[in-house]
Amino acid sequence: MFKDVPAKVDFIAQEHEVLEFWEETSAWEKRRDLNRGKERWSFIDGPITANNPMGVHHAWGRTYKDLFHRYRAMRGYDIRYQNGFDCQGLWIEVEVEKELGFKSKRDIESYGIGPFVNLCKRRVLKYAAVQTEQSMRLGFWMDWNDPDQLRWLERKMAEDPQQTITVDGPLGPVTATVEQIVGRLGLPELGGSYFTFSDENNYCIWTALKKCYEKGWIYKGHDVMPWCARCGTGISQHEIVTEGYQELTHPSIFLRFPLRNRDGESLLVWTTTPWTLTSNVAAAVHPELPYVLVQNGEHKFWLSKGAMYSALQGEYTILDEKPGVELEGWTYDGPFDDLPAQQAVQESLGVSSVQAHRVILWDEVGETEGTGIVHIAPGCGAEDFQLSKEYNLPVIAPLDESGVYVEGFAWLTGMSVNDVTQPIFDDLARKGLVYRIEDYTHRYPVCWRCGEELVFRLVDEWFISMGEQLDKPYEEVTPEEKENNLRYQIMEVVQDTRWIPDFGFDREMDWLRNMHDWMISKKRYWGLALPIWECTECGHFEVIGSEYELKERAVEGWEVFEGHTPHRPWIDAVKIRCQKCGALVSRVADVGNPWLDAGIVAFSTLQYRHNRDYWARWFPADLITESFPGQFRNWFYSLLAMSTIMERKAPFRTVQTYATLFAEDGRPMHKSWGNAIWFDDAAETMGVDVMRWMYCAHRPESNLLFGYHRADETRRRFILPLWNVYSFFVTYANLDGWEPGDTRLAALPLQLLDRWILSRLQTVIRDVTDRMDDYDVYGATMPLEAFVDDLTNWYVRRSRRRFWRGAGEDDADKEAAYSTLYTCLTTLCRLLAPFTPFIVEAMYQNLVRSVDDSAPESVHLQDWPVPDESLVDEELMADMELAIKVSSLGRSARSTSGIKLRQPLAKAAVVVSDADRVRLERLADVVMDELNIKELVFTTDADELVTYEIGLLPSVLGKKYGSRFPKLRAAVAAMDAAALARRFKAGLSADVELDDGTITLLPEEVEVRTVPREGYAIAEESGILVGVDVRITPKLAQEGLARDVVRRIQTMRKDAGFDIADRITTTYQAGPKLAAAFDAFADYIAAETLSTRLVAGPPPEEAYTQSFTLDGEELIVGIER
RNA sequence: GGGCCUCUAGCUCAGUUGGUUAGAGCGCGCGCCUGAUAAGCGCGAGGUCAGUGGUUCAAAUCCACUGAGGCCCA
Repeated sequence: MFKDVPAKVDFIAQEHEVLEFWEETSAWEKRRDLNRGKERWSFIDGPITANNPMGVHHAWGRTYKDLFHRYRAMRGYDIRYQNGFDCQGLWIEVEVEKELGFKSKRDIESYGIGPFVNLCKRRVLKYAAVQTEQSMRLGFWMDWNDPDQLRWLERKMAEDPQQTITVDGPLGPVTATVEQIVGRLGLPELGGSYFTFSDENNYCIWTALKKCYEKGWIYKGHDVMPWCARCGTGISQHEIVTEGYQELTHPSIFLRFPLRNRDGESLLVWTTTPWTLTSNVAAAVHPELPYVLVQNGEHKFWLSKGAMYSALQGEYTILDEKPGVELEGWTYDGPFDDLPAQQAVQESLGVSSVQAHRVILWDEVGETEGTGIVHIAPGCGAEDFQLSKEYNLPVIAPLDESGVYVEGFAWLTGMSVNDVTQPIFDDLARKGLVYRIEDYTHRYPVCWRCGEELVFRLVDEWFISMGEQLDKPYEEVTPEEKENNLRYQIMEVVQDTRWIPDFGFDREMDWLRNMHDWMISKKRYWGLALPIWECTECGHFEVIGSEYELKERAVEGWEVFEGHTPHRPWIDAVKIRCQKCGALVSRVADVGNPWLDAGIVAFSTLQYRHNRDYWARWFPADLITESFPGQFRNWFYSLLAMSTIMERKAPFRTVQTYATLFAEDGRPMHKSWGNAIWFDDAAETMGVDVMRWMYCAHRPESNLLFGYHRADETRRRFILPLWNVYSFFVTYANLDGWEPGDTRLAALPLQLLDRWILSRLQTVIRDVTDRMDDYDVYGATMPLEAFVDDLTNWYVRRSRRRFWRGAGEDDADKEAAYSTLYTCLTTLCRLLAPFTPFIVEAMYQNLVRSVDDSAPESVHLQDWPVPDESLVDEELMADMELAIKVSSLGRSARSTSGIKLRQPLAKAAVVVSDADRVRLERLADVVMDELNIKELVFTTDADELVTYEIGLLPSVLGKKYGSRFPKLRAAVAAMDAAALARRFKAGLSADVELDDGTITLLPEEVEVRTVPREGYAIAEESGILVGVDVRITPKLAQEGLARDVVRRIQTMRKDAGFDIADRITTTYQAGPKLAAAFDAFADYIAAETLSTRLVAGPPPEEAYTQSFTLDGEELIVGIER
């Protein structure tokens, strides 16, 4: 016996039961061990930032990850199952700062870098535990750490990171300090997820950076960069390009720069960043644009001709006009020439900014905004800085790392850049330089983490050189040119990778083509300690490639560092000797860009440094899968870059990507918009099988609108029908005491329907396997949905009577039906196991395990099904497809006639080709039963049912007759359609008279369309026409009544709460028509309603009684068990 | 600023090389079926195919411009 299956099941509760079952039976461990040593399938997980609970957008990607793992596991592959957590970087720091209420880097310094770094580690442990639990809830099978152990480590870190503890690892107990244990998480001796803060991950990056250093690719750049004053750090190109811009409104100022030696004339200049005016050095004009001198009130301004209308106010007259090139070299008085910084002589150039003020030429100057004259402050803008190099201009850098004016700016010194706009306007007004001030809205860069507006600041940062950008396509780059050029080496590596969807390849190549040198430093605290030791005496710097090398080179501070993870502040104690000048050298204070951390994992997690054989076995990954927005320049890029640096090999073979998740209203999920759905809520409300199917049954390259309505739809469309067919099976199997034997399907008297659904099943196995091998998840879900639809809405619908029969009634046929449905359900369990692992586990436990102790303990320990080609019958599937279509058309025809399906009708006529007729005749019984008709007749001549219309095929005739086509159409419309139809059907041509001659229409140039004739209901689609004879004879009417009665009694049985198998006595009181129907169809009514007796007369008191009106007569029915 | 993409029913999206009456799902209205079904099936209403102009016998489809939105890169 199977366990009874409730029609109404609590899927959520069931999922929790399944989770417990997996836990108790160590199902995942058994799955992994089953495949040990077999062919490998290698996956590298893109680390999730362990900084907050995971969201439903993470669940999308993690569903894919789990899906591919489970699928490959069932295919028998050996898999590593290692999840990754991204642990280091500003995003963690920002959250810890928020918790502590810190406002700036000074707060961190006074709190202490060591304690702060420990807090960052603890936050990672805390959220790694949360995300681990959430991922398990999703059904994501990985080599997870025990979340409680992560939390325990977090507490131990809080108590004392230096206390010694012992933990169990896969290879035995490990004893070390808490800090050391945490630093070794994910390594072979501890197992579990990898953490990018691990010692191994950090040292592995050292190795990579050392390789870069040896090739001469590491350098210190002196450049103007976007800078966040709050975070006190530069923001790299990766971080700013998209999410780093906001529409902001700032006060902009038009002001004049009085020209020297041109009496009373000024340059009219415009800027949206007034704070940069303090550092003005030059003014740029476009060499070819026309510039004009205008008299505007008391002033004479130079500005570009194209900007006059928008820039000037009031009346003006043009006094002079010159191309920009003639303005070059004019000198002017700057707005802040009173500041010491402006007056200071720049050592290398021997001039001060004040002395340097002049007009320069720049092709990038435009005249659509501002005045066509651009104020240049080389210390405050990237392009300005480039120009200063070109023109040998002094550079003034006004801000410190907190965005505060440095010495040399008089009254501004000590003020924050955020507070100076109005004071500067006031100062300029006093100096009489302001023309006008107006608000201006533009896209302005902001810090992607804290939202602070960025400033541009002259800084020293460390870079990996990407190599020259050659002015030719990648294909033409020679091996010699690639030799010392990282950019083209990465592009070369990309050639060995497959991108899904394929536009990813072009995007990545495009990013690489345009990629600037990679800024790898951050002036922060929590992150990779950049292994760069720079001599302050002679400027020589070295990159250290490992902890062993460092120990060898250390001349001071090793004892301070020893026993700690390679993080600030401990690592900063270690000094080495300068190889050039012998001075004592410290590490640069910077930490690394976190994409280094994620980029190295194809090496650090595969034991590259200590077990190269292991690495070689698992590298490269067969698959990585991540969301594509952003990752082309982030993880995909850094993974490719690091792998190129290390081995000049692709780190993955295939990358499968997907788009962005939005709320159901089409907008990004946003806490304050009220459209956000938290993962935990989603899981406990919609259920994770539903979520997973929703993710999978979606084209990955389109954005996914995620919400409860869509979840309901998914459940209704797929999960419930699946459950219902399972419930149906178990209900009747238990009634009949059916259990699966070892009877082979082939030995059973299979009906056409059985053979059909079994054939369909094989094609589904074939198609799903094919799609999954191609990493096409959406493509794999479609045949599964279609199959469940076929199974529930055709196979069971048409076969249900075979399951209802009592014992002894054609047992062989019943056996065939049960065996067929059982095979479908158990196979479906395996096919769906990677997609919806919970519901199929529940089904499998009942369908298989409850009757067979020797079966694998979990559905996920089964092998992936293999199609049985001997069961495939293409002809039968084509036949059935046609029968389904004809049935559908027949129902449609009946529906238009308004006669309910319960009313039997005499016949339906099907107009089909001879070939299709042969197909349909084999399945006539099925169609007749479905349509509730007594006879199915076939004809190739539809005259009885329809009249005709002649449709001209424009694709043929339009081409042939061109502009005469409309006339031809009109002429044909006026002719006798039936006569034409007869000619064309006989394969004859027809002449059409036009005013400019006769056209001969050939049969293949037209389509003969049908229109229903009076008295028939018809439906037609793609060349098949079904007509239903709607005439109801008294005999048919009586049978219809009998079926109505049965229907009523069945509903009563249900209402009365009788069991499906209960035998009943039925008593009835009816008028003459109904009584006659009861008489004529007594056997039928009794059999259908399981009535052992049918009694005419008033129902007894104790019977469950209802009354109806049928066909104008009253009917009272009583039933009792 | 440059490049690419999108705009089709109330919503989410299909729509082959230009070619017959522009489709699906959801939602809505009506009906049918049902002793597995919280389901299922059918019918119907609902469209200026973003706008304008052009090419053509024929444009959702090709071209140009305009508008709105998105993505990538300066």
